[in-house]
Amino acid sequence: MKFSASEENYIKSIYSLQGKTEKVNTNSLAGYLNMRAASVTDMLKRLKTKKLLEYKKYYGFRLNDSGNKEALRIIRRHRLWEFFLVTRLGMEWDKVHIVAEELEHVSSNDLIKRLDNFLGKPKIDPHGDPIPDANGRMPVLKQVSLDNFSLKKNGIVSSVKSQTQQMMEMLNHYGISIGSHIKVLKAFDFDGSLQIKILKQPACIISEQAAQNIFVYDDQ
Amino acid sequence: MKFSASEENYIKSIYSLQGKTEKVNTNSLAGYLNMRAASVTDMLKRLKTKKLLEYKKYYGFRLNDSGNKEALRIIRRHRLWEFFLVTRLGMEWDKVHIVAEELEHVSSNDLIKRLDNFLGKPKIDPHGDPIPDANGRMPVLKQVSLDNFSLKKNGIVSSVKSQTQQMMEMLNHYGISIGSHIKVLKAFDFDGSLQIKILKQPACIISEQAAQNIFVYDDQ
DNA sequence: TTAAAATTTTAGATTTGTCTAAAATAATTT
DNA sequence: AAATTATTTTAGACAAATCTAAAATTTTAA
Repeated sequence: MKFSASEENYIKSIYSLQGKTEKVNTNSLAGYLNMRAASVTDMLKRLKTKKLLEYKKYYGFRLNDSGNKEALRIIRRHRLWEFFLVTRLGMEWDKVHIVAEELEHVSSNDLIKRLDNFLGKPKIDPHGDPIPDANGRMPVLKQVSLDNFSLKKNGIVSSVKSQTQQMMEMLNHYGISIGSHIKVLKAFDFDGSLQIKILKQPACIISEQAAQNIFVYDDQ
Repeated sequence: MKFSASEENYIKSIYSLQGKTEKVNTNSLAGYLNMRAASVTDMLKRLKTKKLLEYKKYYGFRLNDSGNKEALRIIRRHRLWEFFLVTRLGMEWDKVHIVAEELEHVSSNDLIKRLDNFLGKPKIDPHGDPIPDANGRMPVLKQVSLDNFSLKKNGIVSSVKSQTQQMMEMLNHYGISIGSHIKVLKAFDFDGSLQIKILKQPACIISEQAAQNIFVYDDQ
């Protein structure tokens, strides 16, 4: 089934407001979406008709199984585009959200499959959030800052916290970027600096401070 | 000024229907867009209000300068996305149009600037059509099939006509793709085969038949 | 436990973008 | 040049997605 951009925004928002068990209420969704409660009620009726929602008047609502599935498809598209915007177009991770909000509504399945492939099937987006796979499963990967990552383990860089010009310059110089295959060869206790190896790059040393800002997860 | 996807589709369609001087008429635009004449008239009024159109009731219409400028911005986005879909995601050139129709309405200027950069500022889209530059100028580049391209000249592959599996397999093998920097080193009169050089690839020989299906333009 | 406050829904309006059917205008034909 | 045909516009309707204001319902508090 196809949904309008507006319907998709509601679905996504309900998904992020509902926890494991709680119901969402009209006002909080209205607040989240910057809309009036009346508009939300209207849309709830539509989503209920489309069988995405459990909704009892006056008592709140939450997505049912197909609603959750649809939400995950949208989130997948959003996060894959964010990954693209940061890693390929060099946008800053705190500025990609608005653009990804538009791109996520482009609905071709083939496009998303190919984009995923092109990006190397990333598991984590540039904010450090997991990217649901094609079946809607959220990968559970624990990310740690590089200074806490085991020696000699193969890791993948998932996100980089500090956005300073200086940090970016250094990462660029060492060829470190989101998605990079990385390994810590040696840790120097004296100053906490690390000798690291990035695939297809010569080994190099980075400071403890830098390492604390680079997040990685296990490759497999 | 920002325009809705619908308005953008009308603008683009008028642009492609209007020649250098002719006026466009309601029915032909309605036919082109698969809509009814009445709907077209409605939109013409809106576009006139927004000062994109010269329009005299019952006597046809055409884009004015700002209308043309806007059309070129939309076409630029469309063609850049087509280039991306073919060269980066490996979609076939005859299948990218529908997806690009959606992507073209994503309106961030920064996005398009970065996409252009990322793609290497391509001048020609995968159908062989020129991509307007950031100022709305259409590059005028004559494209010739490789068998008609001068020896030792630096060229860029703009499009590939035959879409057979076999052709694609061969192009892939030789590392030839849209955007490739190419040079014809030698032409063998005996069978029309060519020795060519692709940047960062060893020289190789391709048949006359292959050369006839590869289109190139001068690199500067 | 009932009155007040908060929340949610309904009713009705608005905008955008489309439609059909009828009216207006232009073009063509006899 | 009048009649017929074709084209275009207008008038009025409809669906989607929003809004405001009022009514309905639930929650809170006196």
